[in-house]
Amino acid sequence: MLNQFSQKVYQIAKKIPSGKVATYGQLANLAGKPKAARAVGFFMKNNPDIKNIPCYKVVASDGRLCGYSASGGLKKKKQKLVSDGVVFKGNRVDLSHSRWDPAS
DNA sequence: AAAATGACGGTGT
DNA sequence: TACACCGCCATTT
Repeated sequence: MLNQFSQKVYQIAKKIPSGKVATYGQLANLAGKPKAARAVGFFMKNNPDIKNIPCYKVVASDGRLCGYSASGGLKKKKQKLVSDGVVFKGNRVDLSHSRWDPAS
């Protein structure tokens, strides 16, 4: 199942700092495959290490929350993000303020 | 081996 | 901003 690309994505996901979020495409890009956003979503859903991989910090490119396998669904996911200090704009994340910048 | 699926992204309307 | 389409990728059926 695992190994290769997925491991890289997971490792990067673990680095997402508190109060910030990353997009699926961003993770895919950092992992070396800018167009594998979809696959990244699959990996998050699969989430092999829910304890160390903050999959709830991963949102769609427009800041919209697309899914959450854990209990509570998107509602819970949003709440978790808010608790982490992520700025919300209605039902979406304010990426201009809460988007993770790997360079910083 | 081929087709289908999904927690996506970009573009066009 | 919203909706419809198409392209992409890894995994599953």
